[in-house]
Amino acid sequence: MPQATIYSVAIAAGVSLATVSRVLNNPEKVKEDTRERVLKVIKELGYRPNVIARGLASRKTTTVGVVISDITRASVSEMLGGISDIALNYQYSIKIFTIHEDMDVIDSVQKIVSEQVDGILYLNDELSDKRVSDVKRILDQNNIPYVFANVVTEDEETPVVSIDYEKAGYEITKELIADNRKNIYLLSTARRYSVNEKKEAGYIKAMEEASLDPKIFRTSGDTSVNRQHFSSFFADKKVDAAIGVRDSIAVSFMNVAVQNGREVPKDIAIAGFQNTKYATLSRPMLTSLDIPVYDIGAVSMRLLTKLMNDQEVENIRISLPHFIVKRESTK
Amino acid sequence: MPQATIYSVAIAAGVSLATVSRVLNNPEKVKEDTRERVLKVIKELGYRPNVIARGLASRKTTTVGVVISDITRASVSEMLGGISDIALNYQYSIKIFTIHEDMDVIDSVQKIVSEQVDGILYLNDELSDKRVSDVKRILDQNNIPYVFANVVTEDEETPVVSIDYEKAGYEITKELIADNRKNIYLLSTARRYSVNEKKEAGYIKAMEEASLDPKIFRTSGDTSVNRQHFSSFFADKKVDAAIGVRDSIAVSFMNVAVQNGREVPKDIAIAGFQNTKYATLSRPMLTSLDIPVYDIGAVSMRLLTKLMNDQEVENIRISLPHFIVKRESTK
DNA sequence: ATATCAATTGAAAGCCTTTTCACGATATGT
DNA sequence: ACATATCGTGAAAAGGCTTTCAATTGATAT
Repeated sequence: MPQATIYSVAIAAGVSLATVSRVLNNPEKVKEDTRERVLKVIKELGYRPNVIARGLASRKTTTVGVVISDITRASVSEMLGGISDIALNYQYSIKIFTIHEDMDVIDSVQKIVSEQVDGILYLNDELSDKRVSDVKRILDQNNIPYVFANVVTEDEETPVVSIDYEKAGYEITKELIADNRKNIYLLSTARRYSVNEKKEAGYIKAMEEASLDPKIFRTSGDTSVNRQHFSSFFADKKVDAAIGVRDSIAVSFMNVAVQNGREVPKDIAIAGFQNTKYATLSRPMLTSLDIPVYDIGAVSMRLLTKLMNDQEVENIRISLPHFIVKRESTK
Repeated sequence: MPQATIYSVAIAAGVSLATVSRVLNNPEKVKEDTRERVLKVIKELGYRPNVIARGLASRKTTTVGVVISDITRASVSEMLGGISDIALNYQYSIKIFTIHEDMDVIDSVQKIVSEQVDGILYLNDELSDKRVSDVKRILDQNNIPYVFANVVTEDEETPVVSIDYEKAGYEITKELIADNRKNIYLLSTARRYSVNEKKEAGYIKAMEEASLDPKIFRTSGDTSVNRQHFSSFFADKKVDAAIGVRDSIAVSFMNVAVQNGREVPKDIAIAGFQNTKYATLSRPMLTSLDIPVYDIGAVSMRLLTKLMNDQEVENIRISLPHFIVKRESTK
């Protein structure tokens, strides 16, 4: 049998299809006994409104588009977890759009617009301000609400949920300085991510305040390449502490350090960012700056629902709290 | 200005909207010069067909639903990466549906059906045969193509892409037996996942063939709990090798072993499953059975596109190859 | 020149809802 | 009892596209 439509329900219940629609969308507008009769038929026929037809008629799809660059990154999928849970609460569906680096952003975003999503969540920590404003412009033109999640941008008009990465970088560096470390390296990425640049700024600030020399070492994200790079440290660099902009970088560095006869944390203190599972699976376990990635996802989704429903929003730029989780890799 | 519609294009180009539609969907059916004229107008107006309206009219949404239980699991997001890349190729959009354990599967799947997706990808390694057949029944009733990815099921009629987990368990165990290990433990999960049960079966088979005593130790997925559990090993259990059903379990075990004065791999050989990043970030690096998770996603998406387009499919049950990556944690 | 056929186009129906508008019925106030 | 407001309901339009069917055009064959 074909799927029941609103017609078949209307006929079976002896009412017009307008009434069936009202039972579903504005139940208070229909008399109680008709409502119950209709609901009974709906249940019997197993009727479920066709969301596509509903979307066309109401110009609302109760679907949000989530734009990502690489879903396999732990932080991205964690954020998606938060988004997905909140979306479930608010009855929104989620459509995933992957925009790879080599793709034209404007074209991609326009494609997403044509998919008629009610709102867009843009997750990305490697977005230049130019790209942000391109995306912003297109979405504003099409009058589609959006929130950037885990993005660094100065623009006061852009709804964004993130943490204060500069402060985070500052604090974790201070932590090592307080432990009387002098040669503290920041292990960052070769590719410039806006969030990492903030971490670097915070690191530099803390170092300069302590009259120490900031030293940023750039490496790739790839573990095996890291190992190569890091080996050079123990031949010719003085180092008594290191901060990885990601946990994986910190752990990778830790392994090379130990294999070069250094003791952690006695000879070298090591800290990471994100407080992922890597931090608890290292030996010794890694001190890490906890970034509430799940919450960033959840909060940005919640903010987006407000924007989509034209609710009053007190603050479109939300900064979530972070904190340092101390473990054995620092004393 | 409002979004251009097919009407505005038709008027501006001086043709009927049927022709505009044909230019987009059956370009060979319209004369070359009209086609070019229409295309020019489309570009000028920045027209993009409204996919919702198209979906309603054609009863095709070019959207697939991907059902998952927990997106934050590394294997799930990796699979999604493969799915997403192939979907991009074939111009399909992806809608994510999270079904938590406590949710009613039948109801959830029916909800997905009402979203009018063209096909469904069900990712799950913890699906009982009963659940699989429930899902199957509903989707068959609604005539929606589907593929199960990374699911263990005997049913010959179910399209499924996975690897031979039993063989995998068998092979990695043989590897340790060949290294003359005698007290080989399998570290599995307390909760019964169908894929883990297969690994266990393979492990038991290999052990019994070698006249060794199979010993399965069940622990939770949680790292800190693991550590507690594992400590008991080094007090009262003889053990010279261990296989974790996940890399994270294996690494966690390795850390406890080393902290209890054991040397890896001399005293204890350790191997994992999945060959995740955990395997290369451990010290020593972990031998692991590589499961091509990305490929499972990609292949199942490709299979699904064939099913959605009624193409001939030679084999609806695909088993992908796996292999062992030997590293320093085993000799 | 006429019949036949293929190529190209347009008119209109249909996809399944929501939503506006109007109508009759019922309730409220005087 | 009468005017007025409220409630409940149905008819019909609208949303933007695809697709069928028929009409027109031009070309080919006789």
